[in-house]
Amino acid sequence: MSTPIRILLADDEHLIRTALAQMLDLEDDLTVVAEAVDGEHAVTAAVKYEVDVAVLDLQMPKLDGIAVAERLTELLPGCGCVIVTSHGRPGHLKRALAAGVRGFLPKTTSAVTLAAVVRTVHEGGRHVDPELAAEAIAAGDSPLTPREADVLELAATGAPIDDIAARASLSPGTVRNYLSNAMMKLDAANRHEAVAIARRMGWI
Amino acid sequence: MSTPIRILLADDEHLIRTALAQMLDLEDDLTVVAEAVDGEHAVTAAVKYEVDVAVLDLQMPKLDGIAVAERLTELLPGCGCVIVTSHGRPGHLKRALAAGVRGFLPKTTSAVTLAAVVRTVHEGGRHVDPELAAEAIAAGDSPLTPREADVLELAATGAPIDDIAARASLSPGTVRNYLSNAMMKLDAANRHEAVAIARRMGWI
DNA sequence: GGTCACCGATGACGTTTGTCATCGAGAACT
DNA sequence: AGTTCTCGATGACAAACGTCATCGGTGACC
Repeated sequence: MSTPIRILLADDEHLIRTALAQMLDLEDDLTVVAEAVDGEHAVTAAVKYEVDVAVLDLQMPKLDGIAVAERLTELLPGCGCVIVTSHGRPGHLKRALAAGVRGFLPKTTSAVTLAAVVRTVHEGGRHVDPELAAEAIAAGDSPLTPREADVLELAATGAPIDDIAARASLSPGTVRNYLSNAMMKLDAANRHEAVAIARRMGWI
Repeated sequence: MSTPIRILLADDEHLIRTALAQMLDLEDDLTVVAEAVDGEHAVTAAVKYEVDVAVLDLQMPKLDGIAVAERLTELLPGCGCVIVTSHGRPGHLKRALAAGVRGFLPKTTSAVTLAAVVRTVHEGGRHVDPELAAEAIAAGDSPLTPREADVLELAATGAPIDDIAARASLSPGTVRNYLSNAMMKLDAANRHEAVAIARRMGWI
């Protein structure tokens, strides 16, 4: 164990971040050399300190964990990315893997697992939580076209059609068509149910 | 510092719980004597180990942190309750204080604060995150009647009126009236926006 | 070059909503 | 005893919403 694995830890929740940092530091082959409170800081800090593994919370301000991973695979190819998340939706896992993430864990996993996955990822391996993987396979791919997903996301606030149309720079009729399509594909009775379903699947 | 403060730590996220436990244990006047993965276990464990302070995550399976606090103030009056949460909504703080909680912190606060608050609460004091307190004061009380809140909660899934009426055992017309009232009080354009607002305020 | 999917739009139609006035019963407070 | 609030309901009306057929334009793919 010549030099310990250099880790970046990114999580917007101060309490959680410092607790995890202390915990990882207890392992003598791991050392947390940088912490970040949001996605932007995570990217700059990872590059600056040339970390071996980035442990990223999925939901963060400015850039989410997946967006950070995308940038890091470009800017710092030697760095492995591990995503940790409270709410593991199937769609997130797919996007994460597409972004070059090699570790994906829910926060419900045990502490020893995290350390183990950090080591695995550092050695070039992959580890995805088995339960999440099963869900992702069962859920399949998003049936929504990019535009449908956009409009559905705008509909998530509960705003009326005209507002959505204005914000999307579309005609109200077009918005209704897209939403109608999405509802059919998601088997929902109205757009709000469609939003709920798409949310649960991680498609928006 | 004769005997250390005995702490129960309840959080359904394994990773977070163990990390926090380790962190709190590092303080030599604090000791985590019990951990729980959900509200029910939290109550039984707190009673069994006669803990001095219960550190409770707000969102947990079976019983949320506030419900646990309510039971503990009855079953174990000497025990102080501290709620820790990711999403601090104004309404939650009010309900928590009403339930006898004496510490309320978002997970974004620093680690030293948590330890300090545990000590404060153990000595009978109170501590509420200043920002959350300000929000709660600004937000005011819920303008919704109990029934309006019920119906609004049922509307949260996005189900159509008839479904809501069936599940609430009400006439569809009555449901529409309640929702209309709620929308007026919350200044929302439709019930889904009303749901979003009530959610943000912690009123449902 | 034809097929197909996606984007964007329009118009018509029927249904679901939201709004409002109004009613009656019970409970609470003055 | 009167006022006020919540609960529950009805009916009528207008606006918003969901559905469908249809159109033109673009880019991908065989």
